[in-house]
Amino acid sequence: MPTLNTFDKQILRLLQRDGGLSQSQIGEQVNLSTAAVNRRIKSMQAEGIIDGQVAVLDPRRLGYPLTLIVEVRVESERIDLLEEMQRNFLACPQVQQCYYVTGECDFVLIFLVRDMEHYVALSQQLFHANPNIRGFRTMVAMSRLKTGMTVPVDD
Amino acid sequence: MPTLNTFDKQILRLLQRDGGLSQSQIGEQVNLSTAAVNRRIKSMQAEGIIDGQVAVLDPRRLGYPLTLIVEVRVESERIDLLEEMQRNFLACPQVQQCYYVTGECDFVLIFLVRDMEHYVALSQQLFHANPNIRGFRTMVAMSRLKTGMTVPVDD
DNA sequence: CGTGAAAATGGGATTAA
DNA sequence: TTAATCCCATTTTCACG
Repeated sequence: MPTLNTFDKQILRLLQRDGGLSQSQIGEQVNLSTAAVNRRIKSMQAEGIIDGQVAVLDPRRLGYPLTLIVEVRVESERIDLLEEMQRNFLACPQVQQCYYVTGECDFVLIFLVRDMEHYVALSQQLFHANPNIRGFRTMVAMSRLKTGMTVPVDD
Repeated sequence: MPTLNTFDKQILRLLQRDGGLSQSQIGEQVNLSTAAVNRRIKSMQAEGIIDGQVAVLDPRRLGYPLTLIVEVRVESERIDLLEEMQRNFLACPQVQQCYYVTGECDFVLIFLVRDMEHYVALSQQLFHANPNIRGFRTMVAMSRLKTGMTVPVDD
């Protein structure tokens, strides 16, 4: 596993802010030829350090103005029951994020929904319909102060 | 505000999965000429429906294997105190996401950290050092089952 | 790592439907 | 008005020094 040098880190920081930058633009900003930038990017992609590239959409413009954070507590931790639950969560497009956690609850989900009615319907289907779910607690996001999947890139 | 047709929605779904697709590849998949794809993408960018494009990095490969979800309860909701708090949260690169919420707590933060020691240090600085923070509750993510900022695109 | 040439892609204009 | 074809500018990629 190749250790990242200063150039690589600079490139990662730029790409994480704007994945649409051309390799020549990156080259200018970090003082490298486009060929060198190309090589480094390709190598980091092959290494799995760069996992991909995605378009960022505005949820409000697509009719999903509401963000909800939901904590789910389960009844039994039986592996087959947990896996079935996970499958249900992951299959739901409105479940934007899903974490399996330690602590006072078992899952934390982040929902993107059209309105509260929409969420009520989803929670019926995902939570109330599942006898292995002991309970859930919903928090409504008044503002999304920071979103994105940005990873710190240290010097 | 232009209503999205079936082509636009198909394009959005593709780009959200892989922002690196060429316009001709998209054209093939949705049965459209590259020029048509180009115009639609540009229009959606201008509209703000497409907000940008970012590289997705693997946090583990960058030395950030731990994801934590933290609920913060504040003492006073005084606007100036809240804003100062927000500034501190947002300025911290290890705070990947930050939501201001209703419900049993006031903020939900998602951290990316190197290890627990790292988190302890950050929590000292962000939470214990702030007298307006009544308390916080930390959950450790055992698995990140679904991440990303994907927005549902309905038919 | 940089240079330069070749290949691929992006983006505009024109034409056809 | 909308999409397809063609064409040129830009970008990416590769071989070599």
